[in-house]
Amino acid sequence: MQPMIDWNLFSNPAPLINMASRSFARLGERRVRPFGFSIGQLPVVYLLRHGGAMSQKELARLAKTEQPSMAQMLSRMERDGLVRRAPDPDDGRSQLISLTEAALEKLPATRAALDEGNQHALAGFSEDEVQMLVGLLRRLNENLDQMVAREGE
Amino acid sequence: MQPMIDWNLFSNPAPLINMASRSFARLGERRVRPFGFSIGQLPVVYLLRHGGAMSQKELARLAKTEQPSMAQMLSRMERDGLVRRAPDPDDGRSQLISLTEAALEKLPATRAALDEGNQHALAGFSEDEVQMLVGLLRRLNENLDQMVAREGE
DNA sequence: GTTTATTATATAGGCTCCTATATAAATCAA
DNA sequence: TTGATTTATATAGGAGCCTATATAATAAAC
Repeated sequence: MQPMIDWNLFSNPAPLINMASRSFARLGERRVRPFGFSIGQLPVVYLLRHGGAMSQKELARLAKTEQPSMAQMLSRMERDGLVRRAPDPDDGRSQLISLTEAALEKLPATRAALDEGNQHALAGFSEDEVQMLVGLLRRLNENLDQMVAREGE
Repeated sequence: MQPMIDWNLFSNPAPLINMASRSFARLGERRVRPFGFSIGQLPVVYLLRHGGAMSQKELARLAKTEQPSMAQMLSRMERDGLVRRAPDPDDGRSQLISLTEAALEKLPATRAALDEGNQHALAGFSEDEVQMLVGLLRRLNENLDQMVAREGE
């Protein structure tokens, strides 16, 4: 029987990260909506930003989401005119996804708006502190990715 | 016109935090499900862990979610026998929410399972690094909370 | 005391994400 | 070449979050 050490949401990385994630999403959503994007679409936008094309499978892998999540996301983006699907000439199961011209045009302004908001979130942080935070988060994600992969066995 | 500095998902706190949050949720879900909880319910469980009662409004405020999100969460928890609603004698609009005995009983084992998982996520981190991460995340959340509050004007 | 404003919940609708499973095309084996 | 397996995408169903809005009870104003 362990001693009853009382538990504090604000001393553990997991709940702090969850809160930060939701706040970033709410704020990012407002920044990005005027340009016709939504915040969850940005990983896809990021991956296709140079005008290239990828399969859904590859997008899901690189954005680290499950395939059905990516499929739904792409459906919404296609519906909203942000993304185009073309049949893959080499594989009848697969389609190649790319951004539309409309999406590519709005991209720089969208990114600028989002970056501005993200800068505000780091108000009071020195450059070293930002680098420290990024480094720690990267290591944390490496651990988490391994754990997720391991549990998929 | 800005120079086209290319953009890297892994050098910015926002996407790193989003990824970590999703990984924590996936892993936590598996840890906690055998006990009949789901990961999003933990802030409620945490707030009511001593057997006390709170209104929905107060739970939402303390868990930093919107009221409708909390309402839905409590409906699911009531459906699953984790939570009980009693009418507030002083206010006919309000109900007092508390954990059921079943939920209170499963709480220590649930917390132990979750803590174990969260420890693994910090493999390779020194105590100082954990404290550094927590401190930086706390400051980040303070900034974000202010920004969210300010935009609600 | 009746009308008006505020407050606590509830409901509607949508996005992002998940797990589990179905379908269809491609590949591998016999 | 046919049959079994793998692979790419789609669909179903649900959790958790959000915004916007409706309902009902309380409080405030007149």
